[in-house]
Amino acid sequence: MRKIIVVAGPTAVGKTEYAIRIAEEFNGEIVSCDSMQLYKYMDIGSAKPTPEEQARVKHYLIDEIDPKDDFSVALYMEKAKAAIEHIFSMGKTPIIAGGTGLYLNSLLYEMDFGKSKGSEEYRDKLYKIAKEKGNEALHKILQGISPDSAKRIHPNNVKRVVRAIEAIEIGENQLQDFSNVNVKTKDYDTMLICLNRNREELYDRINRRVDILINMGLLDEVKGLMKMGFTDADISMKGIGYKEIIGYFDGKYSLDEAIELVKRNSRRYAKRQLTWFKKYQDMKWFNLSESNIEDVLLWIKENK
RNA sequence: GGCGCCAUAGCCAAGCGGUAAGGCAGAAGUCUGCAAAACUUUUACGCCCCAGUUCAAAUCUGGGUGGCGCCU
Repeated sequence: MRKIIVVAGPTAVGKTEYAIRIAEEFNGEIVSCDSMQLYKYMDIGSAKPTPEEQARVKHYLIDEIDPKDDFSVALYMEKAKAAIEHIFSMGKTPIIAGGTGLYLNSLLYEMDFGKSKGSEEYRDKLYKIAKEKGNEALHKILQGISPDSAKRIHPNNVKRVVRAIEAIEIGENQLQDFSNVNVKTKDYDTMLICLNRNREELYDRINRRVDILINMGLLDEVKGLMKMGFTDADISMKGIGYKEIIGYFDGKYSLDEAIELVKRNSRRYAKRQLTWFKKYQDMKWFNLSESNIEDVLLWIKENK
């Protein structure tokens, strides 16, 4: 069988509570699929499950890495799969909960990340080309070595263009094979659930939650992280709620502006998440504006 | 009461006689090693209302309405 239950959904929709209820009901343990809750010390801004919530059901892949560490999908896949195996070994059901689409993909599809990690120097060199000669110039290089990738990646998406060139040049000289894009993994039998709400209600919840996070002490948390030596150059600090508050402390904007930005960026993020989740064909959607936990539990029971 | 200024999309705003820039918010989307990232697309049969001048008006003229400022 090896059934795993995935609980996806945009930020602030209510995933944490639903995942816990599902885990409690079906003898499960939760594997977080969230690129920010992975980091230690970033508790408030990433809206981690509280200690009380984590006491109800065991959570994996939370507080896993240091905000200074480099991380990637490939690493996530490794850790998550190990956690899933561990849960299976105890005869329990893994519940994958979170909103990071790419990470989720790494568990649902056969993804071969190859071996190329890339080198800083080479990467910098490529970025320099883009900066000095323009995005188009860099894109032309990619066109030269892989017309196919070049067609798929927009010239302005420098980050991607760089990654594509680097993957080919530094890698096994082997272009990543995209033919397996939609090959679903045979490792598990997955049940996909996406929670959503009416747009207005979702945005309202997001706005309100940001205010709550501020009241919970987000400012102090960010101040503490800055004291620990983390800066906006660290990827972890590019998370929503962190980069804006750092900007406030650096005098880039007023507190009100920073809070507004956190809200706006969270709203946009939620929209991108929904766009991503819409791709999954076999996803079961629940509009929490119209249904509740009982509906979800019942549906799982009937389709298990 | 008098004088002056202003009125363009949800918001900010350019245009000053030739057929509505741009930004923000919003919407849609892309995605195989930084993904809470990066990137793409999109938003006014109409410029407060009425009349006039003109081949042509958001742009000029007159009148209204609304707002702002100053003066008595």
